[in-house]
Amino acid sequence: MVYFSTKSPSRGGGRPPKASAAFNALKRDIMLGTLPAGTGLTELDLAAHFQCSQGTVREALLQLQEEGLVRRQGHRGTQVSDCTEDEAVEMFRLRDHIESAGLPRVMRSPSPSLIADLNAMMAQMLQAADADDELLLASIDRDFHRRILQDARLPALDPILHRCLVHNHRFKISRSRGVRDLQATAQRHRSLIDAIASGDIASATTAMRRHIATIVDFGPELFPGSQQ
Amino acid sequence: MVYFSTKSPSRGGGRPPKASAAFNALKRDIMLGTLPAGTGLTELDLAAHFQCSQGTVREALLQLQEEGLVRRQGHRGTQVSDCTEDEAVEMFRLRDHIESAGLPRVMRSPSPSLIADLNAMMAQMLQAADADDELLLASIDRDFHRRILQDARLPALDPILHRCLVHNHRFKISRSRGVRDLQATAQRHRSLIDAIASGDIASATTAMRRHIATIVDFGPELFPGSQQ
DNA sequence: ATCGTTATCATTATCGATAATGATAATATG
DNA sequence: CATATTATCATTATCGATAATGATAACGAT
Repeated sequence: MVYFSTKSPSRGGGRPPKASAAFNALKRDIMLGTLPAGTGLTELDLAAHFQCSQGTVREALLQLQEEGLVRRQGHRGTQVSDCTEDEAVEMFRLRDHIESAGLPRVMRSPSPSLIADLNAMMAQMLQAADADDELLLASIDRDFHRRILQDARLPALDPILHRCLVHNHRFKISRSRGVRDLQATAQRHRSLIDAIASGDIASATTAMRRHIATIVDFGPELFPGSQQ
Repeated sequence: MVYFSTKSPSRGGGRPPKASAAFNALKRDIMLGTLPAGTGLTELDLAAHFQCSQGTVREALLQLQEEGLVRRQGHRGTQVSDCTEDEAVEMFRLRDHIESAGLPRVMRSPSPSLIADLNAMMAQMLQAADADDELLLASIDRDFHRRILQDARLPALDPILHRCLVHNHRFKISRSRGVRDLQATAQRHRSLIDAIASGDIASATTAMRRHIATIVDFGPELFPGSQQ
């Protein structure tokens, strides 16, 4: 019988995953811009700050590097990575490329729980929007898109998509402080789910592209090769 | 199996970087197919194999994960990742996308040493081909393409390109045992360098796309959106 | 016999201490 | 005064030991 689930978010048990704690805190500060690009992060300082050992900090930094949020160079320390507009444009194009490639495969053989899973995530997104938690909303949004790609059975692309999504979100947040409509962001997934549920590949692809193109306004030149 | 990949890390010195040694040996065995997809890798066993500690092994495994060669899932161990043809096709397209996007930027403001650097790497590739070292050749090839992208000033794309290149090479090696012409592979970079040196964006882009499309024969449908 | 509980095993995560490294400042030498 | 050498500092890399976790097998109760 379960009495309380006080601490742990999803998994049972009660151990404190300090590496994840440090990872999440750093990720948050980088995504929010509290830690500006170029900031130096030294492992021992972070270990002291987070009350954990150096190896644990390195684990977190390695993971941050894998998400593209920091860059680690040999013995010269770790710095918060840049997030330029030129790179953001390419990251959006790359992400569009991956999702556009995967979607037809998903439509061909979607898993039975796909639509239900997506609806559940959308509900969570609405909750996050209500709570005004932009970071949580973005996190669920990433899970949402990765869940779709999962049914494409191209697991090698997942880490790349994840990386692009993190960069997308970081850029969007960095350029939209104050003018954010979280509720609308969550709602924009409705038509995408509907298009996927319809079973029509063409309309799903169109919906996906529109979904991506309307995240940040880069002007009409974001997808020059678009055939729509 | 015997692991002896006691390679120096290219930096001078006299200390043995065991993490790199383990990383290189594992990478080699995965790329060559000696360790088939799905093989389980346990940290403690590897530590015994390589005469190093568990943390060092984890460092190597984390790096392998970042290159997409293994997948690590929570407390359920580490396995050698798959390398299917469908994924390979997408990886080639992704790589084409990145390099095609970067090349115009490179041509606009190439660093003074670009052509010289590329020529030097091509010389190394010829050497590797002479020595019949397909893995070394592939490694230099990756450096070659990353060096080009470096001048595009889009550092966030570099890790993604690297990951694609590793996957490309792994797939190529897995499907070409016995029928490999290393000398020709190295030589195919000549026209690419020449096109870049010419300063003409269009011909450079064309050369790059041709270069990529001829690595592995996927048939005419690799780049359906090609305008050449 | 079936189901739920507990014990065991394999594996990963964490820690603090120590060694190695690169960069920089200080010093000696011509 | 300029230059080469050495000492110092900040930082990352490595290690072995120990704790925590998830999966599985053995066990007992109904």
